[in-house]
Amino acid sequence: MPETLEGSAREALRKTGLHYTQQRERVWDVMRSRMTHLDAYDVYEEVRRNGGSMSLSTVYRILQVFRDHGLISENHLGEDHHHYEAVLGDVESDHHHAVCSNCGTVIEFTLSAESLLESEEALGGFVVGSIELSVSGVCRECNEKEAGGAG
Amino acid sequence: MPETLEGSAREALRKTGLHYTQQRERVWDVMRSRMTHLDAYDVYEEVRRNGGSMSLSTVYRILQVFRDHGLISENHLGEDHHHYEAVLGDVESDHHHAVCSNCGTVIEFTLSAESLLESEEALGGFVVGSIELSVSGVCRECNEKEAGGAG
DNA sequence: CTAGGTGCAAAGAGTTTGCAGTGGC
DNA sequence: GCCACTGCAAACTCTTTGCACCTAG
Repeated sequence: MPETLEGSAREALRKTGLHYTQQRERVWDVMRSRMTHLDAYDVYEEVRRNGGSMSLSTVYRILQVFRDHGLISENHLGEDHHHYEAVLGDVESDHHHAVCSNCGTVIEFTLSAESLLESEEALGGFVVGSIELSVSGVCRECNEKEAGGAG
Repeated sequence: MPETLEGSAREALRKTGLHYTQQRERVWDVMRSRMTHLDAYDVYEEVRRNGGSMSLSTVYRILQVFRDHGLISENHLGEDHHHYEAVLGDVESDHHHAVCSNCGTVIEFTLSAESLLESEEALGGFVVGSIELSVSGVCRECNEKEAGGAG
């Protein structure tokens, strides 16, 4: 089991060799409590909402550091800016996203890496590090609305 | 067969209801002749290299219009800015990318949508429009360099 | 005490927009 | 002739950076 999850921000930061600071703990807490895709500004607002004060540039710096140390992952869910989410363990490659082109909802789903890795043959010697399968389409709710109130 | 490909820019634009202009033809030609991921600036440079004069903002506008009309597709290959590529037909969902985290090379590969579409079960009613499988890792050349000249 | 971390504001990259002139249809 | 399109430059958004001060270890 990933004890990183059980430990506090202090421990997680220690393991990465980073200093523990209030700001980093706050960002850590937000990422871990929300467990969804957040952009830098989301984190910034949430931290301040929780009573912490902190500059946006610090959020960016912390997000970068966390990403570089594998504490969070960065993705570009069809948006023009970066999104981040907490990394749970090493199950990353099984975790993908489907974005509804109508309402923007992001659905997370898992798909065994095995079926995806068949593709390695086609990649001609490419050593796969991580895989992200991005699906866009229309979510069930939007489909039902369309079907019901056509117009 | 997709006659769109055989037809000139004039025809393609006509079909979309857009005016035919020299600038649009030039962008169209660049996208069709390069057939790779280009960002707005790449297109801008290429158009000018070909003797055409054209402003960057026009490139952006044309790229948007083309995308909205399905003539090109937009993707975010791990970069911070947009990339575009010509859309050939409706085989889009079989076309994916692997980006080398070392040298940045983008390898294109095809993978039957069928194996990917197994995931639909996991998506709970989500109707899949398009799929993009983004793989990051290390390409063969970089691997060979690593193996050969270790250091 | 030392080195890393933070805040502020300005810079930077990529992209969009307002307005007046041009040109396709 | 009308309206879409274009060019230019300024505006905008997201992100990074320089510098002085603060703080964890």
